[in-house]
Amino acid sequence: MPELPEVETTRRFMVPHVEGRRIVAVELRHPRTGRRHENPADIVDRLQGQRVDRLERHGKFILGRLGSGLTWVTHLGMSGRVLIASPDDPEIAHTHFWARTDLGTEIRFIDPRTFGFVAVFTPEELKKELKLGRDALADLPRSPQLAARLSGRRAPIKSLLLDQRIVSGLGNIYADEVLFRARVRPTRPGGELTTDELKKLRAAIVAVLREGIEAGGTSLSDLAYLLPDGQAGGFRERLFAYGREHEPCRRCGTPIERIVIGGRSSYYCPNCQK
DNA sequence: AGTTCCACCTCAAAGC
DNA sequence: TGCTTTGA
DNA sequence: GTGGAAC
Repeated sequence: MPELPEVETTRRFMVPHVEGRRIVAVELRHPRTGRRHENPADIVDRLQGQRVDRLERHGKFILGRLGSGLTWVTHLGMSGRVLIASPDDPEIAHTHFWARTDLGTEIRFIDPRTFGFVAVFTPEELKKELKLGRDALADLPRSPQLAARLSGRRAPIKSLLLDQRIVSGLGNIYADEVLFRARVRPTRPGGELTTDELKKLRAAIVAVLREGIEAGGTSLSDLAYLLPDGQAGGFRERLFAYGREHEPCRRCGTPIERIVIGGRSSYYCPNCQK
């Protein structure tokens, strides 16, 4: 489940193959991947022959700024990956889109679950189609501004962290990680966080995203604690601290609880995480 | 408007 | 082993 | 991970 760190890692991986290159051939292989367009064929027409000036990221979106002023948008959804390949490399399953550059290499979009998409939008379409808040890494609001955005909200803080219109980039895993780091219960009404908690929360967002990127992103599931320790990746503090539902917390012994917010489940220690 | 719930897909691991 | 269920 | 329906 790619979140901001995975998306940023993917963007950096793509840069040398994309920035300053001209797109010489494009193919959309799966109509669902182009579903954000009324006419998915527009993607091919609008990308063909264009130069990609810069490859940027906003939240979980990868944005290729084109010479024409349009923007080539990639969203990885739940299972999207980007592969760089030669035209004669065998195609792996679920390759739903590719673009070849003047370097002769192909940028291939693989997405088994098809929750991701590719688009090429005008500035107007971009504004209308992508509901985006401030980027959680590059443009994270100071805690007073966060307080203002959260004030009066009764929804659990975790839901609000997942709302890309408030701050964009966090998903289920990183939201849990951030709340653990800040020692804030996921279920707390967003508007009731204290000034101190808000500060800790903000600091935790900065720290956890940095560490995630440093680790090269991670595709671990929220159930990674079920794996042998070595496989889970060091920066994910929470997964080592806690355990499975009903089992004693590894650090304090309190039975672990399972909570479901917005259809996403997670496990936490009601004692360690106030 | 804010909040909650569910559909959208395919695959792999776990359960029986 | 193979089918069903669960969760990402 | 997201968008839309329903309350």
